[in-house]
Amino acid sequence: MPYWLMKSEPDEVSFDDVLAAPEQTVAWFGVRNYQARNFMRDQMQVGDGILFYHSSCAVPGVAGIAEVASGPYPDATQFDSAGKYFDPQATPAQPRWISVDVRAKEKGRYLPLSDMRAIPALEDMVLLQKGSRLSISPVTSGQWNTILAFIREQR
DNA sequence: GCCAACGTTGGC
DNA sequence: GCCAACGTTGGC
Repeated sequence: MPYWLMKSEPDEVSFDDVLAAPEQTVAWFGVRNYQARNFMRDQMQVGDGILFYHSSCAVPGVAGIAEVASGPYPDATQFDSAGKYFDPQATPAQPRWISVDVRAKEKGRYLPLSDMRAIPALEDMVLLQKGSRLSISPVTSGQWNTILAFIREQR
């Protein structure tokens, strides 16, 4: 499954933040859902494509293209007792949550969620299903190619 | 801020 | 193992 959509709240980590980071790479921290964690742990491969999605903001949508830049490793925030992602049941010997590194690749035209809903080729996207809240979801190659074409469209 | 939908927890 | 209650997500 080589393509993924990953949600980030831009107030926390925006696509521009990733572009501005060293090596245009950040750790994807804070996933606290087992299904999303399992995608990172069991299925992601270095080099997989990522649609970097902005959620919980004025205009949610795909903000850019990124790629998986590392294998899975323990999410450091689960051990930080002062942080909001602290998990008292996680220990370094038995971590519960994991991160992968994500590298920004390409920023094109912003593709709002409302536009995505109007594109027939995207109607089966996990993101667009009623009640879907998964922060990491698989994307088919057809969906990926459709979205890439929109992102690269000239205004 | 509202609220629908979903995931998790915990009593039984 | 069931399921009600609660907490969270996330668009609007």
